[in-house]
Amino acid sequence: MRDALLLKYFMVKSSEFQHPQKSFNSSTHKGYNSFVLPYFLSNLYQRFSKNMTNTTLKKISEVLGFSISTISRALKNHPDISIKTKQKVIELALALDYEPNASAVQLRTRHSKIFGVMVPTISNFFYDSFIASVEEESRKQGFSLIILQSGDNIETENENLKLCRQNRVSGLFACLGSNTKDISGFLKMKEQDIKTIFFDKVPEIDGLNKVCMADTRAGEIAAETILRAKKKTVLAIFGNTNLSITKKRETAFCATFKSKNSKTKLLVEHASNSESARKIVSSWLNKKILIDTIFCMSDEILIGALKAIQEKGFSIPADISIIAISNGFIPGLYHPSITYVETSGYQLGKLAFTQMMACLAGSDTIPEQMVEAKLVNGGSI
Amino acid sequence: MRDALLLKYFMVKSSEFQHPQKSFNSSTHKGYNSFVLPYFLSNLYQRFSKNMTNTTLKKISEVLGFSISTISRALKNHPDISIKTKQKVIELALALDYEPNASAVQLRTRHSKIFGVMVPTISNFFYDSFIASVEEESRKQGFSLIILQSGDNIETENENLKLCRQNRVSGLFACLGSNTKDISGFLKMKEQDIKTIFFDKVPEIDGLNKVCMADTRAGEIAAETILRAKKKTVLAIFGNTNLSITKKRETAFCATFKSKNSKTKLLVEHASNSESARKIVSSWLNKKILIDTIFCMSDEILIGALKAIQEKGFSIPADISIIAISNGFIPGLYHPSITYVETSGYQLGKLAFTQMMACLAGSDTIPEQMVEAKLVNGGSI
DNA sequence: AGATAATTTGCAAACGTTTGCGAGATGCTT
DNA sequence: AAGCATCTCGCAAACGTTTGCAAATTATCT
Repeated sequence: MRDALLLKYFMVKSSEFQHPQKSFNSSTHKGYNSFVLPYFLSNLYQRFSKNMTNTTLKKISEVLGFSISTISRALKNHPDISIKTKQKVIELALALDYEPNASAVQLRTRHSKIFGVMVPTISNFFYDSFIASVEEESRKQGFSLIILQSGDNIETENENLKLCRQNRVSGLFACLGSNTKDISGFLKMKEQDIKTIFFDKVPEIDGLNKVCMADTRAGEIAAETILRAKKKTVLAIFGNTNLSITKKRETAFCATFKSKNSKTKLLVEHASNSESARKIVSSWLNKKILIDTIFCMSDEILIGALKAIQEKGFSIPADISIIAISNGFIPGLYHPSITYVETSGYQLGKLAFTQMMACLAGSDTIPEQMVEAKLVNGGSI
Repeated sequence: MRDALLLKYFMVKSSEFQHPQKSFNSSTHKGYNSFVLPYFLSNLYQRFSKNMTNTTLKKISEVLGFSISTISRALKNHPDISIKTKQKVIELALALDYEPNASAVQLRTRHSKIFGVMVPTISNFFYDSFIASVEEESRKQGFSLIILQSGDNIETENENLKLCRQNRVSGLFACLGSNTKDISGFLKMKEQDIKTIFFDKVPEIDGLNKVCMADTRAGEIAAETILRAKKKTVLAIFGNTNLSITKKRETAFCATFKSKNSKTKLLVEHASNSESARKIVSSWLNKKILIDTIFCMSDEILIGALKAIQEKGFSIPADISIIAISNGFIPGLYHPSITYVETSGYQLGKLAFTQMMACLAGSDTIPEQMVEAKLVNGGSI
């Protein structure tokens, strides 16, 4: 092992001795250096016989004969350090695969370059695209992501918050569990100066940073689309009534119906999951009332509704029309693909990230931000 | 802010002064202590006026008059420390919301209690259930997870590995990108003593820790199921041919067909994504050859195939049968639900996790482990 | 040449823990 | 009363960085 490293180093060395005058190129950090071999050798040996798995600033400093602080500054391209020195340092650091110890940096600088992300569950078309999006941006900016699932469980939620605090995350993206009422745990984050961006399911109190979907607008668009198509009897299915997301969508949807003063008949139902949505739709389709359109406020409900329709053998949109609010993935699985109002987790992620960066840069509290809703036409209505 | 903390502390204190003889209960860490107020007050004030956001061992030690090492040991329930002292320490730590600084612990102990997880993308029914599963177990064992997406991009993959090294993760769960040939980056992890468990798409060389789906068996089961149903003409669609997962499934599937020496006709195709699968199926359905069964080796392919079938207006299984290898989510979206051979990401996650724990406990390299495949009957064949 | 300025580098403290070792205090044995 | 074991606790070093400040060196200016 030690020999392997020495060998590796010498290979780098010897290749350079073949081009001793190669000039220093600051962009690639490769070049020529000229310290005395015997000294270097003895030191290198000494260091590596002690512990050869990790290269540290200290190790580099002992090999090169500079102090640790010089090495540190050289690697950060600090103006105090001369080009010649930087050249030597960077070269050796590269040869020895130096990689700064994140814990030490965190400890010293007090910021971790890590974000926490808490969602009820990761196995969800919406959250996973949100996370994917945030991860993408974070990586670009040199941040890592710690993912946490609350499982809609309040205790787990608090444990997760604790984990974030212990890891001194730089910021937290948080989606509340559906039954989380007490957000004191989240407020504690603020005390510790951990910036928190709430998304999707957000607390109702003011003074927090939140990003949301344009749920009200989404409800309106769906209703408008149905009315424009001059449908007669609409079955609208919404989710858990104590979620603000449900309230917003339902209120907007129903209000639009009333305001347009149409003769369209509206039937409203609530389903807690796919299966209950399936049953509801199934039972309505067996009644005498002729339903010509179904509106589903979420993917989960859409899945159930479609099953019921398929069971019944109805074809879309000939026998019945359907429209949903969705992320887009599920609607694309069927033929004809389902018309939906798009609420993109991916875009919400982008928005949340820019808001986080703004927070870290100093702006304290920013007014609630929204991702626009827009209609995506499939062939289902 | 400072006042708030003092107030909080005094509330805790005063509530205890009402029950001065409450006995020490080591399991709840609550109890009575009796140090002199004025001393405590002056110290507390002094400390908090300096920096009141974070409670540290030092702070507790100064308030209580014990050394830092005593505080540290007391909080870990070290036998050297007397019950009385532990009582005082734990009580104050609780009152001040002490939370150990993870960076400092990591730096000192050289293990981070963080696992890395690298997948091509997180937005995927299979990977997200894998991650969800690993996250669940990790949290139970006090580990956090850093999620990384390679996006099937080799550079990103290496960057991510670097991040893991810099964060000194305790272990890494890794799924190779589809075009990753050079795994030297992963071997470097081993040098740094970072245990790596490969899953799903694993390197072909030996001596590494891998967990896989029983892909060969899955292919066999699918083939056997089709033969048992006495189908005449089967269109089998596989994925990217240079993935070992494809090779295994295809080889097993085809071998089973041959070995049974049946008269069933087998047509083999390859599709790189959903859309190409849709086109392939679509064009076959338009030919004169009467295909009565379609086999799809993955969810992606299944989605495409089903679209083609729906477009054509065929009904399942009356006009055509279909069977897939899948995680189970997609097959459940249709009616009748699709019969599939289950390869559960969730179970794979559990397996990977136990293997990781075994690795950390010392066992060096464990023979490749598999998650069993089993048939889940829908109504599609 | 001497003084001053500019450049280059090193010293040492700090971040918050953990832990081997040793010291003082207490209790027990003969 | 002396010896010894046991119980508590503190000292100090270490983990790998970053950074204010001072020191040493070199260049520049009268």
